[in-house]
Amino acid sequence: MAKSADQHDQLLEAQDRFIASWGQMAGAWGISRTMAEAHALLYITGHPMNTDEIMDRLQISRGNASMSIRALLDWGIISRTHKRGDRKEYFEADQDVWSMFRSIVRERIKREVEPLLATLYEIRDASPAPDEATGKDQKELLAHQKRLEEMLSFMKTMEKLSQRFVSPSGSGLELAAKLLTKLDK
Amino acid sequence: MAKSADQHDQLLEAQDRFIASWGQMAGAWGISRTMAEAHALLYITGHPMNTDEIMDRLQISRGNASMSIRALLDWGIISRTHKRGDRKEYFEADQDVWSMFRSIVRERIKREVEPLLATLYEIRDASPAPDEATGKDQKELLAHQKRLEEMLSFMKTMEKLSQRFVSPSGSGLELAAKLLTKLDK
DNA sequence: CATCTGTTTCAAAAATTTCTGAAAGAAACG
DNA sequence: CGTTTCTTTCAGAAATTTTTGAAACAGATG
Repeated sequence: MAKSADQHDQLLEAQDRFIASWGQMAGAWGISRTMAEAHALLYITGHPMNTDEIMDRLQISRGNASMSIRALLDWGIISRTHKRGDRKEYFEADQDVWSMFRSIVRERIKREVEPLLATLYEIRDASPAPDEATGKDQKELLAHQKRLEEMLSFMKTMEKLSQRFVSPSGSGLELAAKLLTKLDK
Repeated sequence: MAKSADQHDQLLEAQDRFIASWGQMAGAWGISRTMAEAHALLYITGHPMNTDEIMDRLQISRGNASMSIRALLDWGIISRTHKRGDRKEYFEADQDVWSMFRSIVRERIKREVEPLLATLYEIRDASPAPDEATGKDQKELLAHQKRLEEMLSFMKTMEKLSQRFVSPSGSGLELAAKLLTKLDK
């Protein structure tokens, strides 16, 4: 049985390493390290876990676990489950990496691109009109307007792109990605 | 002249608002607010500025300005210029939003995806071999391996995609994006 | 080479984010 | 209902990130 124990330890260690490196990516997604670690844990074990199990494995407080789980639910990358005869809530991660990625991008677009877009429209409308100025001033104002328009157009394109490819239904992105990388060879 | 002053104030205010909202996006790019603001300032004014001008306009310390500027240079989204007869260094932002975006994505792939990829390979190689186990254990280990492989394959695809589209030369992304959004209509 | 101008560095301070733990809240059970 | 089990909340603590400002550095200038 020694061999089997070794293997089990190896598995746990591999999981821990996965969790740690996933945690380091947290910054990249705009979430806290614990949130990323909780997600990594659920993803890599593949089993539904309850709050206590997550707390114990990640060595975090109940409050932190509760808030991290709730946030992951909000992001739509983990879901609730239940076990018969057990009143605890269990959580499991989306096992499809691409669908997970789509959820993350969708959420970030919603939280970051959309508000920025709204503000950019406001700023454009509040910017001085170039046709009421002359000479150098007018040139300056035109340039300002152009820069705003370019930024707006960029953000709109990004938003559209995401709606096209990152919608919950569409797995277009994965296919496109696979195709495109094959083209290179 | 009152009218002209009004316009100028309006312009400054529009710029400030742009800077502030850009600053809020800082988290999304994984940089500090000041860094984002300095970049926004250079982008929206369109003029090269020196450290003192940036300090004054953003109300930040010399040290902060120096470090933020250096970081933006490292990211490759602003560049140095000089003015004849002036020993100060001037900085200007890349005025092409798409090329700016490419720089950011390229840098983030380098900083985040590549190290993660390296770690994932290590973890895979250090994970227990399924063929040395039996029954339930084996099934578990196979599933673990599969999850790692899927994550690896996803990350590799992302890396390839970025190399294909986000290379300094290729403006493929912009064209593709424009085309794809048009298809929807 | 002494001085003046401009830039970088970095330890300490400030601001911000994240985490904890105890208390309150909900929901199922008997 | 009263009790038990599980979940959420949130004020304060801890950790982390960002900023400051003064000193060191670099390199022109006369």
